[in-house]
Amino acid sequence: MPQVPSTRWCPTPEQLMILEEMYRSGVRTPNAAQIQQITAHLSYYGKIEGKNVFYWFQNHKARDRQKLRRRLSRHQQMLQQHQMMNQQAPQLHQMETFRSPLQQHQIPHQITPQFLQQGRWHREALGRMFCELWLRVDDGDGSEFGCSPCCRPLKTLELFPTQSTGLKEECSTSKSSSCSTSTN
Amino acid sequence: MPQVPSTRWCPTPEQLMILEEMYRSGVRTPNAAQIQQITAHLSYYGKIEGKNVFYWFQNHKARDRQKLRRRLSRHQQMLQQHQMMNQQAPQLHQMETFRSPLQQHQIPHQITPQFLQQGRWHREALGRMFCELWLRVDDGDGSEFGCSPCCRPLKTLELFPTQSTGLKEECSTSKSSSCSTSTN
DNA sequence: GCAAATTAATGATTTATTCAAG
DNA sequence: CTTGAATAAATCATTAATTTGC
Repeated sequence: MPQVPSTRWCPTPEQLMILEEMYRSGVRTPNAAQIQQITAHLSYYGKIEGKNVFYWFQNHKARDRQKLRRRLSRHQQMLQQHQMMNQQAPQLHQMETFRSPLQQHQIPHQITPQFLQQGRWHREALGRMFCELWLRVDDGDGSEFGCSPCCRPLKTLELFPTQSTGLKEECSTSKSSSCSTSTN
Repeated sequence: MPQVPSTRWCPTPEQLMILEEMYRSGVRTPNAAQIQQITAHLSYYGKIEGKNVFYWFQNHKARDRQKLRRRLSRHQQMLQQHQMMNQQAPQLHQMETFRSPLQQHQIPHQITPQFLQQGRWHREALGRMFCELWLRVDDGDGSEFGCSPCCRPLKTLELFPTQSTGLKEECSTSKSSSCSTSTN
């Protein structure tokens, strides 16, 4: 067989263009019926089947995110560097010599930004650790009643006037806590 | 105005990650002392004050609930859609004689490769059109809707009862498709 | 110019994670 | 707590671009 019939789908320019336009129009994860529609229409331009469309959107979306993440992390690194230069006061963070029953795996004596980027296990272990070390979650320090009045912005706070601009963000449109990546 | 000193807190990636881990570890409404602790530790990574932490947990908790609610309702919608979908038989290529309110400009009854090569306007209009005509995208937030498991070439996966007129080896695991010729 | 060699893109698979239902 | 469905992440594998030496 001299004809090695190309083991994988190769989109024609028209198919590609249409797929990209659909993507740019917001299509991300078409469902079964939608994939069938797309496939049917695109088959006018060349051989294609549903799984190709499915994979195409999967891959395109993933690689889009990937690109975005890379761009973001570069940006954040830059910010970080900038920030480290401006402030060098590692006073707090006496994680240094801490030992706890949690320490089944290596826990860094100093939590560096790099460390935080590592694996999921690290993150989760750290999450629990933060709670235990910083908050002493299980043994209360006596002053806990589930409320934290003294950390609210003290200035304009009355008991009920409610919604001093800052509190209103509950259901509004602003994305307060996100200057960085969204956690999927 | 070169220096708008950013009137509101912008969490660094590390701060965000730690907060999220604490949240995932169960912290929801830290009390005053706990907020102080968190704030002190997080200040290593950048400017932050107690109220930021307070607000962050407030907002995060609220938005979490919100997200969950939305997902639930979406899921219910999906179930309905799913049922409806099993009743319709997909019609292939009804673009030929299609008429829609979109047809304000000349839209070819058959989309030829030549047409796709035209201008940017055409392409973008077509992108939107593809979505509306082919998929009936109502697209609220541009995020994903639905799912498309049956287009995956999964091993034992069977299509659900749609006896689709146009697709034959749709879900087979066959290696497929040679590159069909395109008009280059 | 032209292929062999190398690299970048991208289609296709596999593995992990998430989330809600039972 | 377990499990099924969906999907995201990671990876494999092949094709296209491109570089390179002649």
